[in-house]
Amino acid sequence: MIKPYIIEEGATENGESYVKVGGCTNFSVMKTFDCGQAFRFDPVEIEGYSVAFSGIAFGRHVTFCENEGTFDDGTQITVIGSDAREFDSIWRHYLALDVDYDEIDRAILESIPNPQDREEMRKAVECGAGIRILRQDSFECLISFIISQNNNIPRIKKIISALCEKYGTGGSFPTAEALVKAGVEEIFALRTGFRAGYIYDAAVKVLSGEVDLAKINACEDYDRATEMLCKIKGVGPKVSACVLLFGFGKTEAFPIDVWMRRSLERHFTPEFDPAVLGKNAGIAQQYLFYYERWMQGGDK
DNA sequence: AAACAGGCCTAAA
DNA sequence: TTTAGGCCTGTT
Repeated sequence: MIKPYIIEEGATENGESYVKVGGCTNFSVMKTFDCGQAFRFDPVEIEGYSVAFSGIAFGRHVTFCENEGTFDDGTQITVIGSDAREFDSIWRHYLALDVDYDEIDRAILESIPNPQDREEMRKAVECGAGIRILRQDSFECLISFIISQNNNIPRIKKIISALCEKYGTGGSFPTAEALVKAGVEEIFALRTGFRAGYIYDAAVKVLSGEVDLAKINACEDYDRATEMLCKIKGVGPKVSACVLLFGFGKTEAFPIDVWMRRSLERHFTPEFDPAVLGKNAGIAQQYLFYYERWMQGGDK
């Protein structure tokens, strides 16, 4: 695996800093931001780049662009809104560019004993190649996936952006304290529906320390971490798994939603057990999820 | 118009 | 321990 390296840094016409990075093996900006793990990024058209997604993470506005052309040492990207130093301290980690996905893909296939299941997984890995599990802020992730339940992506995004606009500072995601101060009624007024009480409960418990995010982060016992998260009203098996995967980097998480259920029922033998995937379960899950939706959509 | 959307809670067997 | 309804809202 080639470690992503800085090619150049500079400033755009309007004074925004940018950094160009090469050697991003097995990385697709499109798939990473289109697979539904992050709700604050949207596609934008920028001349000179084949794909670009713009949004906010960790309170910073950035645009991740995939450079045109093919390179023999992997994808080349340009991060607009970041200099080289910030790329190394924040975005390299956020995009998981320090992780060897070639090796993970190989390990995923090796761990599946049944040839039929392995072949199905191989197709999913092929289809989803380039997806990376982002390392998002845990509180933002928690609230976002509470909102996601029994909901569709456009509305999830709308609610989250309304929350940020109203209770965040400078476009950043609101703190637990800000949400507690806002109160249930105000959160409900943002069209959050029955999730308002859940969001509020999460904020209260995080603020009080009854649910300690740092402790969950440090917790090596996955089941114990799940238990801690599920103390929050409105957080069940699926939401907690998503939060542990996307917000805490616990890659053994294997969220099972309607898509995943469909994938498992339709394409895998009953004997297939996601647990054999170990620490790579979450990554495999994203491939399967993406593959299932890709087959459904057909037009991507 | 009725059903559905990246679930979870509550009540009841 | 497992199984139905119901839930806010917006879209199709």
